[in-house]
Amino acid sequence: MSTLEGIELARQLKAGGHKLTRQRRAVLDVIAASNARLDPAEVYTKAKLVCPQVGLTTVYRTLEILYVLGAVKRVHLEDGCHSYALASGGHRHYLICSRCDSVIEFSGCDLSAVLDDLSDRTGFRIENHWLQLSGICPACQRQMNIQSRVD
Amino acid sequence: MSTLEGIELARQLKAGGHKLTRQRRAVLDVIAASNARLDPAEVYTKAKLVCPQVGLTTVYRTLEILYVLGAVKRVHLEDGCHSYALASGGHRHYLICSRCDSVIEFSGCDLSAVLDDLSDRTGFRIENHWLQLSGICPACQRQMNIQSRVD
DNA sequence: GTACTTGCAAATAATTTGCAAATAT
DNA sequence: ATATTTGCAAATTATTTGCAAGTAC
Repeated sequence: MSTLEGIELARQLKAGGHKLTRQRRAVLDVIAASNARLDPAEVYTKAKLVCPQVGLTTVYRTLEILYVLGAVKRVHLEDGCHSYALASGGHRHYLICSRCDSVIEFSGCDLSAVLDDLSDRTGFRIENHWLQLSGICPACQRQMNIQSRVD
Repeated sequence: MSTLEGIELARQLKAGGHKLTRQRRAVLDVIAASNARLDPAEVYTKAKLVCPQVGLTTVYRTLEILYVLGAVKRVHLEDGCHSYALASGGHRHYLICSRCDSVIEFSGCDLSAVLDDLSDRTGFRIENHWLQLSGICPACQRQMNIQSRVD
């Protein structure tokens, strides 16, 4: 039961010279199948359902490998800042639902005007930017409406 | 030896109903006097120079109070994501030097066009954004130039 | 067959908590 | 005077590592 994204992760893993074990496949599939950010413990719990013999250590090790390969990104939030989400290639940013933790990646932010202005004002040579947005996803907005009708 | 910023932090602390102890004053002054992001251990080390009897526990507790008051912000980076920096009021962002960790806050980012476009495309109700930039500060640029001449 | 990968248990690191003594207001 | 705050030591939590046994290629 591998999604397209799972197959792609497996490809990247092997391309990086790593072996595709049952345990790693479970971790890959969990990440690929989830549209939410997941922390190592959550990945572990979900992976265990598919592959009961997987260990937490392997989850940590596999996440690290995927991170180094650039196949997943770390998602930092004001509170928990140790969760991971699938990374598409290129320069992307995240839009995260603060209610259900689902993550949408987006690209094509145009910050060049803002960045140029800042460079001029501060003298910094700006090398990287990192934009993260949070809000309420469409599904949660619907659920909140239903909820408020019940109350 | 309190800076203006230190006095302001002390004011916020007392306004929040907290007592100003010698230990807390040391933590406040360290944060106020630093233009870099600092993690709890760094705050502890520096505070101990001023007030040797301060404990690491108190540093953690004081940072948490200041955070809840909004007097400091957490600065997250791809790696270490547990450092703190002085927060001015209002909506601000950080520009962080990747070489010396110095931090410049800025406001007046205009992302409304980007955010409106994303709202339309995704259906998310965007409630918060968080932009962090990294690069090389002017002082480090100068040092790097000097360094390259020596090499 | 061999080098990589595994899970476990133990080690390490980071953070929090209970509590009696100290202290700011 | 009194409620808050302290440092310490212990507890908790998160993450990493050493290693012998197992496995993908």
